[in-house]
Amino acid sequence: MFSHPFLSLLAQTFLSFVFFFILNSQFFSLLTQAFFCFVFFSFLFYQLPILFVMEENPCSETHSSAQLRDEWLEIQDSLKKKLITDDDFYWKLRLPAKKEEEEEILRHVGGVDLSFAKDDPSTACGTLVVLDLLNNLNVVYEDSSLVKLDVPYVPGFLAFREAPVLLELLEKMKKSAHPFYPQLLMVDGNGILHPRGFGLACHLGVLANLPTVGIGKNLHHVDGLTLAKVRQLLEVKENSSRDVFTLIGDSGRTFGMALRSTQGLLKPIFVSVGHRVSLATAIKVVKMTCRFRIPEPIRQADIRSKQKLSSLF
DNA sequence: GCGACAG
DNA sequence: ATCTTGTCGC
Repeated sequence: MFSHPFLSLLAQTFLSFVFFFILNSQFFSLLTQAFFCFVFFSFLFYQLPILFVMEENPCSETHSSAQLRDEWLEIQDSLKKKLITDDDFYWKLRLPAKKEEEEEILRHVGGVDLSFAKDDPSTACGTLVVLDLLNNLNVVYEDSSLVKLDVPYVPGFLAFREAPVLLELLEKMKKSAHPFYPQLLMVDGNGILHPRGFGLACHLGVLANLPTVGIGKNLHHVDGLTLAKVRQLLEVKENSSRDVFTLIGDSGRTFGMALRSTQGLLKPIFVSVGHRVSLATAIKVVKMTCRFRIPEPIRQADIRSKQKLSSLF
């Protein structure tokens, strides 16, 4: 009835005053007194056990967080049914040969990122940028939103912390029918390179119904994939002078690719499929947008969200 | 039992 | 994610 235990306690105190006032009054019949008696005691017996559980039972905290985890698992499971890991978009990935072809070419690539305040980890700035692939990767759209996050970061459940803010930024842009609404979105977090094959990039892609690519700056250890194995592969592949290699788990599943975005760079980035994009396409787009180690859409979103946050102190 | 665990 | 110094090189 009352969400906060202190509020319900106040309400009960107030009700007991009313209760005794009514009992001592001459103006109410016995039936009316009995009715208020019933209301008061039913309220008391309904609220007391709740108070007890919330304030004195130390297990309620762990129980609720375990419950939350189960809910999150179910949500990931149901959203995963809508996941598409093949190319599913109208645009083409090349330069327009004719003027009338321009509408069919991938041009507007979005990037999203969150930054956090140094002192208060619950204060964050989410930023969406859109870059023009056909015009020197210029930033043609930028929007940020400052938020208080109440959801903690739990490994494997990053989307529940970050996706709501980013979705809001996307929907705001879509509602205004902005001509630069991204045709593809790059996300600072993994796609199917995830314990259950459904990382932030997939989550965001399904909810926004947008082609997405997941970019990890660090390797999430999944299905036996470790940095040591990756480094081993890196050395082997170095001989064949390749800049990408496939990440295959112990089960034989392909999770994505490690990519040396800059020639000779030791630390790779980890590219995985988000939604409605194949791995081959994802790698092509990422390579097109890599000036430095981090692809420009994400790098710009990162830089600008940090600026927004520091300008606020 | 301990360590590992995107941002 | 966040803190932190100088240092090397274009």
